[in-house]
Amino acid sequence: MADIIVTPIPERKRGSGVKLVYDLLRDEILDLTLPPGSPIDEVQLAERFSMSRTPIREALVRLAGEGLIDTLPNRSTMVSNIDFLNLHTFFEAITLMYRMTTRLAAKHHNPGDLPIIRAHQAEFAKAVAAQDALAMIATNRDFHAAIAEAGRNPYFTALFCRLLDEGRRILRMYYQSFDDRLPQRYADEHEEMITAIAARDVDAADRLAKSHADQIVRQIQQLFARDQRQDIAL
Amino acid sequence: MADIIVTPIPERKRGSGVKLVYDLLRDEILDLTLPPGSPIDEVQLAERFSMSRTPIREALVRLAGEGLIDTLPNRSTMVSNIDFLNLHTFFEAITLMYRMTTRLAAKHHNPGDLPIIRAHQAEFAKAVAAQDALAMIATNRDFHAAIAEAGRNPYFTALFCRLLDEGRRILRMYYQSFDDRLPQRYADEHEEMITAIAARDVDAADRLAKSHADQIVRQIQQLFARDQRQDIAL
DNA sequence: CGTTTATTTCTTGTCGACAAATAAAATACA
DNA sequence: TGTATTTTATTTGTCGACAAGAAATAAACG
Repeated sequence: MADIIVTPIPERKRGSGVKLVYDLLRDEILDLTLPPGSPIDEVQLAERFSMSRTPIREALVRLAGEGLIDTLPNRSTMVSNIDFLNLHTFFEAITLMYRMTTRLAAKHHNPGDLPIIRAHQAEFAKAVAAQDALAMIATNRDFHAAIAEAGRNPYFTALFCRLLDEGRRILRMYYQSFDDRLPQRYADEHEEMITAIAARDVDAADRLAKSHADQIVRQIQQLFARDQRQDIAL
Repeated sequence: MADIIVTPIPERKRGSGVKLVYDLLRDEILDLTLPPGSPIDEVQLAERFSMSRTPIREALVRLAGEGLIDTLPNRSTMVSNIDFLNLHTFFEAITLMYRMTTRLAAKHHNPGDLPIIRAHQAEFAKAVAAQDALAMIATNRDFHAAIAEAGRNPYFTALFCRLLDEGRRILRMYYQSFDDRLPQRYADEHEEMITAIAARDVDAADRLAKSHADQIVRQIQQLFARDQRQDIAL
């Protein structure tokens, strides 16, 4: 008599399904695995994760709350678009948050914060050395998020992380189109920022954060300027 | 034969239930009708709105996403507490947002924006004249939200509105404990801000926003200093 | 052949019910 | 009487099913 084959790992803890779906979809959206405009189908996801639509739905509500997906009433829901026309507002906001969080980190960091920040910077340097674009983007985010945490202002940290995540989508396009030697420069700037924070030099931290932000903004703007030229019909 | 009595208004449009519950709970939380720590019971709400637990749940997930309620896994969910120990981070953030949004409004406002802002200011003045504390809080929020809208940076607007809403809870306590003549001063400062915005005077807008914010922060701090004295055991 | 109307299809929104997890109550035990 | 253990109760998390809405398709009509 043949043994009955059971599904390998159908076991899941009670409240874990939502977080699982949320985290995975979030990553896929930010990595552009699910590019803007991708349709999100509830039943399809329910089959994929072999669970009911209810927890899927809860994860989608959360993602919608963060603006990562758009829901048309009674109709489809899809990955939200990047508003290229208003990118300047994004740059404006993220530059300010770079400055504020770095300033506050210089002011309020505790002894335990610096090792964490340095660890993230080491990860970033490793990703740069390996020329791993996806890892660079992720570790860069974590590095700055750690600085924001050390600044001890949850409101700024929340906005900054949101902006960094939205930036992940934009940076993903950036690194998709060309790889140059700038990442090394970013790594060096990170080191300077750490030094300024460790020295509790608020003004230096602010200056470095601003130039770091300007640097990134300029790079992205150049990318889009180039793309726009390509878009012109001949 | 007696007519069968039907429930008066059981009709509700398909996707409207969630928004209904969300808006109402949100208002009750921000007005302190539901003070921090109040238990939120799903079945109770389901009965109150005569609908299933599913839409209630969705509304709660959204509120949790904004940090207005805290959810203990598998156990109760309740209105989130106000973190009085870290109020300074709140003041820091809202002061910066007052400044940024007012600056940006001075820079980017369109002809259509000023009438809207003035309308909200008129509502605020009316509430002040009527000594209606709740209306003052609500119209003050709307006034500053309108300025933020005119600044045309959705990231700042979103954070600012969130801070203003969180502030609604704090201000509610403020006006509960004592009414003085300061609201008139706030109304005057509002007028000055409108003038600066209309004149596109960024520096003046910034200065006024900063002093306005400082004014409010100082008032709240005085309230809490007073409360703290009362809290000391005799 | 083009336009309007009916039908089908597909997705979402809502429901009632059940199972799991935890707290509270009751019981057993020293 | 105090503590540990079992039982009950309450609340949440998940499920499958059904109905409403809107787009896509088919049909009717000029």
